[in-house]
Amino acid sequence: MDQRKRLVLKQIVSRYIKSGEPVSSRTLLEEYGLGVSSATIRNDMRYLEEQGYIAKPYCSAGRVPTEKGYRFFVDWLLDLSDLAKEARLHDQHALIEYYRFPRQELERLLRKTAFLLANVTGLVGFVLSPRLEETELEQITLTPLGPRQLLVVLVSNLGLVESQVLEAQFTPAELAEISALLNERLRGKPLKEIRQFFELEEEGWIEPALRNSLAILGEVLARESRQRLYIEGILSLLESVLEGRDQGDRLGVIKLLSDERRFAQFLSEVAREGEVRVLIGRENPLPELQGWSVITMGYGYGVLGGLGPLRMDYSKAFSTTLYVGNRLRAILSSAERKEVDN
Amino acid sequence: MDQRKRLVLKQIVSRYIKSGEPVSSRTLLEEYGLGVSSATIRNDMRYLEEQGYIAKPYCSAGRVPTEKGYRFFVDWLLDLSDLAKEARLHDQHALIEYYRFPRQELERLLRKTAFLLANVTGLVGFVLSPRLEETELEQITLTPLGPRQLLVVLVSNLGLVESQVLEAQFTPAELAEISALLNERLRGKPLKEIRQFFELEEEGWIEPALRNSLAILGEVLARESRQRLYIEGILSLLESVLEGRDQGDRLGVIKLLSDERRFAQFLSEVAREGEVRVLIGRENPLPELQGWSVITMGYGYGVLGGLGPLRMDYSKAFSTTLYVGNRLRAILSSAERKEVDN
DNA sequence: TTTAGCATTCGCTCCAGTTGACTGCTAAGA
DNA sequence: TCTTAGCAGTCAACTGGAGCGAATGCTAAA
Repeated sequence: MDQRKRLVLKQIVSRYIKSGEPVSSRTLLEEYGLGVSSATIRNDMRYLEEQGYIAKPYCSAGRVPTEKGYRFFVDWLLDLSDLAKEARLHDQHALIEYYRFPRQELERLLRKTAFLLANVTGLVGFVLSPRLEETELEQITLTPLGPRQLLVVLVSNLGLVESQVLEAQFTPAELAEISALLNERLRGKPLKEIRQFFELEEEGWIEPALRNSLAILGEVLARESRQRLYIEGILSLLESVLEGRDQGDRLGVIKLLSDERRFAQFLSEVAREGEVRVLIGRENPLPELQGWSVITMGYGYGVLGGLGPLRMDYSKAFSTTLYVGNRLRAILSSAERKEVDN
Repeated sequence: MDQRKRLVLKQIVSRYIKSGEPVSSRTLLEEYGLGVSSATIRNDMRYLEEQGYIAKPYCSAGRVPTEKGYRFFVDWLLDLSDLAKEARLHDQHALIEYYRFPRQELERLLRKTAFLLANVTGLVGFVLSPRLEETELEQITLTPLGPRQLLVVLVSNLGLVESQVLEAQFTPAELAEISALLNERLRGKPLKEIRQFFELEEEGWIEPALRNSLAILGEVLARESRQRLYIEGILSLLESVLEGRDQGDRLGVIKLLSDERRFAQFLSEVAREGEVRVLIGRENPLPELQGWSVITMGYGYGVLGGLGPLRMDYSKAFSTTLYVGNRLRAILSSAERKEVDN
């Protein structure tokens, strides 16, 4: 494909993303002025159509990018100058300024991150939290509540705080002892490892006195191993859904987003660590996502990104996801380092 | 209005709720057979229309209930036999069986309640949590996290567990002392009162040693005094939204539901304690709720209910809200009693 | 390889005609 | 006075055809 044809494709995609209407050869001529006539552009368009990058909604209409066209656009034609906006984003948008890290309030941080993604990109923004079991234990507190119940509070080094109520019978003295033991022994260990210890009861290091308390911890871990999902900006998605013509299952996406587990599962499978990945339309493994695009990035502990219609601003979405992802990783890893310093 | 006219109105409303289509005199004749001719029904309809209970979408169409019609229906024509279903609901639907009370997991309980409401009524179900400050303190735990931070965990008698991280400098020994003091002094007191104590620093009962720790508690209370809102079943609302013709601001409701504070505020203002209240269309103070109906009930600690289109099954919604509301109140007050027993 | 010009295609809009479902009204009957 | 049968009137929804206009495809010449 020669240079001009790539340019024509790029202009068609850009224009269509802006206006949402099929792009004609004349529009291209008038708005971008390639220095050739509309007939020439038409010839190029015919080529692009033969190759499957663009299509006509009907015979005498302008052209619209196909999924293959978007894919080519994302792979080869993304404006690198937009990526430079990353930096400007940071400086200009006060939005990001509020985005500092109040330690230990991970929930709030992640929610804000999702909110930020949604607001900057205009898409649905999502953040999948770190798995509790993949962080390290910083503190465990056991408090009696009445005679038969026990409040367990787990704090991990990233600032996840989890509380659980368990049925258990201990005297306060026993509890204090167990609590001290647990903290002494397990502090700084990855929760995953602790869980394994718990499962491999046979190993010599477990003293009988610890066994019960480990059982408690194991129970908490088992209950709380799932990841949380923060989603913001569904409203913008709804607007896209309402715009669209009746293509059958319009609510599928919304249903998917309501099903936390399924969507979280999808994200974990799809995302790549430290790298922005764009899935366009049918490239998505889930049938509900036909007709939608998903952008993901693994930020080291979990996954974040955006979801929106095929006709989205890929440049902005890509660069924002990359920027926010890197930023979140930095914040979390500095929190971690801080911890190690102590 | 004579008996037959009321019956005609009731049948029109019932029929329209079922089918969603304007109800004609012939339909009424064929389906409910009042023992009079369609001409007579038409005469009654004309009366009902003059009085503003029903209306025609256009000249030669069947009749549709107006908001005034729905109001009359809810006030006078609600089928009391449907209220008897309350009991059956409890027995038959396994749904409700899972609805037991795992103490201390208030969050989960309330979320399930919202889910239950949504599933049984087919509307959006919501539950506004009790205010933290209106419950009693059961337990407060202070744990140091590193040299400068402090994890505060508050447990209230209803099972609300709140954790907060504060910046503060204490030695572990000081913390233990403060914690013990706080628990001894404040346990069983309403959080609201505690807060007032904190504000009225002058009062003699505060020993200087306690002042700092009270300041901490005060800070937590100030941050966490807002109520949580659990909403389930937005999907069903979306379906209603998609069905509807373009009446301008179709997304208003969704926007409102996304704005937790505003909606919570609305609920607090509107709900009545221990009583089911139905607000139909323009009876709602909020402009976004034109065209929607809201059912609320104060369950003693907070508010719960449902939201849906004007054309909803008021009988089912009413009885379900009443039943679930009473049930939740019973569960929570028994939790409270249990506490006192200890 | 590019361009100008022209025929062609086809969605969109408007309009007129038809159909069918209701209502409103009136006059007769109970 | 209330009820009923019958009939005329009304209007949304559907149908098909005409005209319009925005684009394209093609061809022949530059």
